[in-house]
Amino acid sequence: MNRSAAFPGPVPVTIDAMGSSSATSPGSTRREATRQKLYEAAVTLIAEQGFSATTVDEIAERAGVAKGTVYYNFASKSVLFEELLRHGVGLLTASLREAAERTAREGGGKVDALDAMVRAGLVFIDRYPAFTQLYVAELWRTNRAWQSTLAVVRQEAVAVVEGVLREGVEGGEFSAEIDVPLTAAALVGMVLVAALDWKSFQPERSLDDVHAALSRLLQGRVSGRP
Amino acid sequence: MNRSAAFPGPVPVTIDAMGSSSATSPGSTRREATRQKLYEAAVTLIAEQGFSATTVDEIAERAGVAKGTVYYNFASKSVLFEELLRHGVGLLTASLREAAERTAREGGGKVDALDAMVRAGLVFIDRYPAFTQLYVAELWRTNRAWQSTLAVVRQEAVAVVEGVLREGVEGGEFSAEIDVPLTAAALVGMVLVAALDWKSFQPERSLDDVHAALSRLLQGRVSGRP
DNA sequence: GCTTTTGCACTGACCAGTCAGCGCAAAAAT
DNA sequence: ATTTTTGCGCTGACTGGTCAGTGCAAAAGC
Repeated sequence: MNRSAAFPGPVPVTIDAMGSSSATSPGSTRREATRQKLYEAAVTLIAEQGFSATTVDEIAERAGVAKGTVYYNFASKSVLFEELLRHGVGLLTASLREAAERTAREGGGKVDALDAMVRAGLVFIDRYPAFTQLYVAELWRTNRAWQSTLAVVRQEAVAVVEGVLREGVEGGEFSAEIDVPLTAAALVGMVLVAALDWKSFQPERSLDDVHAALSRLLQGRVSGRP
Repeated sequence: MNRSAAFPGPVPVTIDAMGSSSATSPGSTRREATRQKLYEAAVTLIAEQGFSATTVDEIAERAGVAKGTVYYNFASKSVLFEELLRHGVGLLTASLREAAERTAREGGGKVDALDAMVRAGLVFIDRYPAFTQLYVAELWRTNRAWQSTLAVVRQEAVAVVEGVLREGVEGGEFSAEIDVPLTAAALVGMVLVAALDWKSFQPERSLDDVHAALSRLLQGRVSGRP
């Protein structure tokens, strides 16, 4: 339950509730609440220190539960982490997909959809900076147990962007020459890293500033065009 | 002068051309060679596993020296890591700066300079994937001893891009409305992440493919323009 | 009366950092 | 020319501490 940490560096990244899927709880509510507390505790600690540098005792303490409870709810430290990853990326992809569908419903084009997805990404990162940081730090690691979990989960997120790009090409809205997989990866990367940088090194800027900068870049209005 | 190969896998990545203390005392060649071996061993292991999950014994073993030698050459595990970071980012900024200067010398505009820097970034990542991976994984970490080292070092790299953008705006080549710091951060991020993704998930693509995709994105030729 | 949580002692593996000393080549002494 | 000394680079067994995971009896929800 404790939040905020006195960080030596210029980066005060704080935690937030990892948006519980809320309403629908399959198991007991109590158990689900405990797991939720453990997710929240783990996500900040691991984002700050890394997986191996974070101890189970720390996680339990920050979550305000006994160590035994961690092992009652999760088979191991790394299982807890893997479920955390799945949970978090699930929220992100849902958010991206929702943004794309919303613009479609409102009659916007694919450019608008892309723009909406950029904003959705930024909002997500604004809300869960610790999770995003942790995701980026672990994504390209080889040799780790959860590496395959991450690859799958990344593909889901990138696929949403690829879908919009592909439809845009088919509809003639985007140049037929764009390389869909590479462009999608670049876009996701651009948003991810720009947002982390924003949070870490330019926290005084507003979400709208960042969105505007990315939008401009995306629409080629950098090289002095109207 | 050897270069690296496949990314996902135990592949030795060489950081050559030290030139770190070259200006000062000659120093024993032997010692310098040992430090070099330790850098090389550490960079891959830490990229694969993370800092805390990598043991000093592993580093020593891969470098082919005794554990004591690590401590003879570096005050601690984290000092070894910090020096590794400084060295690596030094290479990157030098490479970016060189690219910008080269295009200027050849009479290219700022757009060309940006393009050349994107390519220089890709070439760097192609050559030192492990280092790049490690850099990204640690950059936004708070609470770590080397966090301030990294912030400084990041600023050096981003500043090179900012410089080109600023000159471009002043010269009227870029829209006066672009947000220089944010755009620079986004550009660096785009290149970094796109390249890591390329190496990890689409290794069959060529450097030219990736460069073309990023170039197109950068020049707004995504939304179906000539 | 189940499920869930607690508190706490315990274990065994693992690991950063230390230290006394080895090999060896170049200088110094004889 | 030979022995002796010096110091650098390196070694690897060892230490003190840490931490994931266990076991279990008692309490607290539901």
